[in-house]
Amino acid sequence: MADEVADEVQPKRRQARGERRMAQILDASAVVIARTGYERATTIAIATEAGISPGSLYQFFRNKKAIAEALADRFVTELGAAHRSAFDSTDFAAIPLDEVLDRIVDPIVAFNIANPGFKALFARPDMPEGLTDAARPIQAALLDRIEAMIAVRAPELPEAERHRTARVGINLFQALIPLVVATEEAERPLMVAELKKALRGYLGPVIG
Amino acid sequence: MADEVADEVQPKRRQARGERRMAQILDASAVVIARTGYERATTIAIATEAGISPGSLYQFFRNKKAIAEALADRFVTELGAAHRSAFDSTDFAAIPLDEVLDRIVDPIVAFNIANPGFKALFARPDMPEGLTDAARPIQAALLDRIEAMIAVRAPELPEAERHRTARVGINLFQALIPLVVATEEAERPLMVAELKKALRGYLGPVIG
DNA sequence: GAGTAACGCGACTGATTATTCGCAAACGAT
DNA sequence: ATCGTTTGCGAATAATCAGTCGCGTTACTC
Repeated sequence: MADEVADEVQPKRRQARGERRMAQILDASAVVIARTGYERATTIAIATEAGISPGSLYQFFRNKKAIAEALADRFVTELGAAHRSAFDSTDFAAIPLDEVLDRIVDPIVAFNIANPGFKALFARPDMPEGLTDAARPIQAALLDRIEAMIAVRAPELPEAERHRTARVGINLFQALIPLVVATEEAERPLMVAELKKALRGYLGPVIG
Repeated sequence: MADEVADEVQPKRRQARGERRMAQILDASAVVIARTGYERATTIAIATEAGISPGSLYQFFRNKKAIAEALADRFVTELGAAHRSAFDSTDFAAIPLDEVLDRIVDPIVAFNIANPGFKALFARPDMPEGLTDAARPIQAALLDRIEAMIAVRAPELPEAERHRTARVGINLFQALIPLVVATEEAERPLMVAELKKALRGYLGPVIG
């Protein structure tokens, strides 16, 4: 149970081939982790999926946890971009609620559909200590953005209530995402519509 | 990956002492699984928590998976009771929506608070094949009950839409449950209120 | 084109953990 | 009290899997 401290550092010189291998390994681990979860994702399965030998994994990553962390970093970066595209350069005071929801929901739904490994990595509890931490900053940032959006549209709402509303709203959103992703493509727009209905129903009385 | 078929049967004669031990073991496994998840719940940890030796576990359960299955059965039984107490002997056509929500939400929330191991067992992906299956019948039953409730209050709603509304409503509920459970006791009523707000917001336009 | 470092392999090692085994103690019926 | 069964133990066993090692290959650098 005793966890090591100070694991980072040591950039190490790489060839272009190596960079490609690392990306390949991350792709493979996303697939395997999405399929089985972290605990059951064996290093051999990841290596096989990547088409390399198990020993080669350790040429690029210190251990299994480091692979998951690198994958998490990659997701966090991409999700951050999705968030920015959802929130930046939008004046949330000036548009109707339905459009607010469209602007926020659509890009994040798109991200989740495009990255099925994402949920597996962050939403599942069978991971090494500190891996969920990687997602914390971006979750916090999302919470801040939602709170700011609420504050703009309902300035008189007490802070505690605003905070709680944002938290519940995010949870609600995250809860329905799996349902949307699991729905076959043809039905998906209907599910997205339901998701927005749920958000509108909850947020409408406050920031409608 | 090859799974055994036909595992059940073989009731075996037991002393009263043995029955008590089995209950003890299930209690212990609920605690350990709630704490660590199924994969990380070692048989030694379960035995220690139960105050017995690892060998003794196998006097009562064929293997680790059988323990989880027995625990799942127990939860399913208790949850079924919670559902019945929520749905039976209530005329959903005759009462306002807020009361409908109270009647349904409160007992299920209470069950989840009283059984922290429940979520760990069913919501986590690190479980033996077929364990999630144990929960399927009861989920299906819940879906039916919710659909019936909606049908009573909104008879003109097309079936497909009724079905989708029920599914989304259940997901929404299940999503916010962890938030309620994780909230410290003093704040909990506020979170339950938020949960009901979310449900009212989503269901209100349909069955309000 | 020689030297050096990165890359690649797959068998091996060490630790962990589910399960078994042999034996002893406690029960329950007669 | 006595016999057969259930219960109880904890050391031994066997499987799995993360991570290592030694050695060969490939790619840059000069």
